[in-house]
Amino acid sequence: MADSFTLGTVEVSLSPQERFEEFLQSRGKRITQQRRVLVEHIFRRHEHFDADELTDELGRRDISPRVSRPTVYRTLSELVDAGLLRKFEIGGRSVYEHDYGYPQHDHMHCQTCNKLYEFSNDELAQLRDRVAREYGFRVTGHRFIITGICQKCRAAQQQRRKRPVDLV
Amino acid sequence: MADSFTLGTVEVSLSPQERFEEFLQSRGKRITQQRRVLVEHIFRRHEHFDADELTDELGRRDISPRVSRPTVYRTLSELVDAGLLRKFEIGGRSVYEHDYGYPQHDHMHCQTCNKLYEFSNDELAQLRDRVAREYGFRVTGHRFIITGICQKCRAAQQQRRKRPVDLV
DNA sequence: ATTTATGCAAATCCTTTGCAAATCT
DNA sequence: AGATTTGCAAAGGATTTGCATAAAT
Repeated sequence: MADSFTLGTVEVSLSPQERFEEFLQSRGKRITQQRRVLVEHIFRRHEHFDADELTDELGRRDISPRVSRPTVYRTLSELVDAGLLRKFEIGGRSVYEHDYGYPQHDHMHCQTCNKLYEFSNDELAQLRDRVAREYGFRVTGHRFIITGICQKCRAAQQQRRKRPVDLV
Repeated sequence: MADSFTLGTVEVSLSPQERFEEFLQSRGKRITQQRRVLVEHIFRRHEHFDADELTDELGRRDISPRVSRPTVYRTLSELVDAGLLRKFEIGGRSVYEHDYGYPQHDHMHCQTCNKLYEFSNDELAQLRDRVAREYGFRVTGHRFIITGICQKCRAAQQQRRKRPVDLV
């Protein structure tokens, strides 16, 4: 995330793949087929996802290497450590999103369709730091999720309300 | 305690116990010994807790009635529905706190000692509503958790850093 | 040649559920 | 009496772990 704000450093020019390899080497860990495939797959598109989706997509396919569930979990955890992914819990399960090279943002969670929407607001971090300072708390991050019903679902509810009978 | 924030309504005069009984009756549910014990126990002190703690404290004691784990879970869920408790997930497990008659607030989570600290800030809700309006999102609530290291743990770290050798 | 990583199966942890017995109204 | 609740044991779902084999340095 912050790398896009620290222009001029080495990090900004590295792809997620390269950044992860750097991280692995710095820890004496190995660059394996499955770690490569996972990073490639995860950073192919910017979306929220969970361990189960990855296992479905990479765990039972013809192309090798296949990636097993334990490896998915182990690698996700490394990617979080490496600062490439951010993890958070929604409804008892872990959801991940890109962190590396992606600007700071927060979320709105629609309790009807279960979608996560992103937004960013500069004031929030300021407010956060102000509060923390007041308590002598050293901030490493925050999680702000607005829960409610998104525009789309609200519109759908309106529709339903207007009809005399629900035909479904 | 916090009842003083909704002056003038009927609710303010009801204790959590009474409020829960009202809720149960409105749904044709029964006022049982274990539900009574749970509410009494939970609202005895204002703290964060989880299902496991309750089971430990009420599940294996001499005083009857004892409360089983399933009943703890079932009742917690009713208390959330009744608006007496608020539930949220931290580190994969559900944590509960008083909601009824307690003023809106947010949290700081210390990743060292794992404690939750409360704070409240008026600007936050305003910021939230402003953002939501912008997206046509209907707000039902939010979750704001600042993560980091609390003053106490920071002090402890300082101590350790100063010593020539860690004797533990 | 070593050492780390993987995949399998099984274990864990938290939470939920089916069902007979106990408890409310 | 009649319906809801309870507790038990067992099931569930997500995540983690032990260990033998495979892969990377």
